[in-house]
Amino acid sequence: MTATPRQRARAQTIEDVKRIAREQLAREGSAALSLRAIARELGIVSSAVYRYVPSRDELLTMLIIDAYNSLGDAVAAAEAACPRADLAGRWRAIGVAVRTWSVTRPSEYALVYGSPVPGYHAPVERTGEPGTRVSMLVMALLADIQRDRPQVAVAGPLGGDFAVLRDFLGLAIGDDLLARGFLAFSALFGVISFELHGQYVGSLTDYEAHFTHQLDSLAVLLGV
Amino acid sequence: MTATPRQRARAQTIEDVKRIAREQLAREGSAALSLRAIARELGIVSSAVYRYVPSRDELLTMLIIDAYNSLGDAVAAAEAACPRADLAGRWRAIGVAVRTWSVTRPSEYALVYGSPVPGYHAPVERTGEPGTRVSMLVMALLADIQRDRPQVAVAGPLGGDFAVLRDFLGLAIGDDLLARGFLAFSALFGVISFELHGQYVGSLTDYEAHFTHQLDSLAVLLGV
DNA sequence: TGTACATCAGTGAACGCGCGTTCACTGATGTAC
DNA sequence: TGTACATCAGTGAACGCGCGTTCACTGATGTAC
Repeated sequence: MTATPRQRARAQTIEDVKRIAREQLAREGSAALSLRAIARELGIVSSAVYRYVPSRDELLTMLIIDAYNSLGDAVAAAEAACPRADLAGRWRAIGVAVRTWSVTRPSEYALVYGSPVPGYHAPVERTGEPGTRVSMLVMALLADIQRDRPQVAVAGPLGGDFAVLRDFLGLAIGDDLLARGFLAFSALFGVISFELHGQYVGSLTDYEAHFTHQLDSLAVLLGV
Repeated sequence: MTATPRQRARAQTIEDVKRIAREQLAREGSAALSLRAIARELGIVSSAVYRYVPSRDELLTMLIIDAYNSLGDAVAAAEAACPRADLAGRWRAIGVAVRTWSVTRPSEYALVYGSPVPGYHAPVERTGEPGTRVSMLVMALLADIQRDRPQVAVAGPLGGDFAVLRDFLGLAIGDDLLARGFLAFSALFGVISFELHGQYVGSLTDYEAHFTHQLDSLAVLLGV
């Protein structure tokens, strides 16, 4: 556990590389992420970056995993602070935490929920699990909402998808509530994406008030 | 109206430039849009592209306006085919048309509803109007839904935003219905974005069935 | 109908820039005896 | 405690690539008299 000075310096530099990369992302977008620019800002020669990061693609993967985990940590902490029985409070805590994180770090939001980075394919075996942390919290909430309520089935291929998913998750959530959960989850990110991409410019001014209102509408949709 | 051969050839080449640009967008994403690559594919020298397009940014602006208009045309046609009195049908027609257009042309969807293109700022005075065509159709629908129903106010800053918007549009839509409309509209695009960005991979297989189901849920939210 | 001129498409070279990645190397820091 | 060796950070040059944009130009197509 106790690292040598060299190991500590090395870990610090890797953090610096990622921090500068994040700043670059914020300024220019993910397509413009450049190892040479990072080296320049770090004050080292461009080839030296390869001591710390194997390649540009690998750096992107690291940043994506970090972003998912950062969001996951923030949301999990907010949700965990609510009494388990306060279902509406838990939904609101999740929503507010997602939005707060997103407007604070819009470039990282774009990295994971925006258009894919051209020429880059995320390795699902490494980004998959961190990428589902928020939805897992929602799923657990749905299971708590479902408890003591009758499950309502949905016919057709959607019901089939939901049956498989229910098996996989091992959570008792009826089709109808699952569908409502998917809609609430998608709408949550839809509202945030529109806010971040300027789609509300000219019609709304108080984005937070709007978001809170819609979050409550979605709570009604979920029956809490 | 009758163009000279030269004018026709010129118009044709401009269309070719935009077509190749769209193909490039589909392959590589907007950040990789390259005038040199377009020239290569057209079989002309790189500087000759400047006969047809003043700059890379200008080409992007043209593509964005085209995309908004293409989507607007598709949605307007689908909506116009419904009887005016069939409010639910009009909502479904709008939703289905948006999704069909989006999954058919995902790169153009990304161009207008995805993360902003790095280093490019769309000139709002030219992209603004085409960019609101779909939401204008929804607003007109909301006004028809509102007719003969009591308007419900929303307190706070959101109500203030809505009052201004109502004045601007000149449409009688109550706060509550406006809020529901914003949520339905945002959710519509949220679901499509999640589908296009692979956020449903591993949980859903039949995206169309899912979309249709959620579109109906949103119709209920709108009260039709 | 024929000629002189203007318009325009496309050429080819160049400017100045940036990028990811490799490779042999120097010199400092750590480790084992 | 001192020495020999291994490890590692960082250098500097190079490869091969791509980009947007400008500019003086050639030659074909159109137009006016």
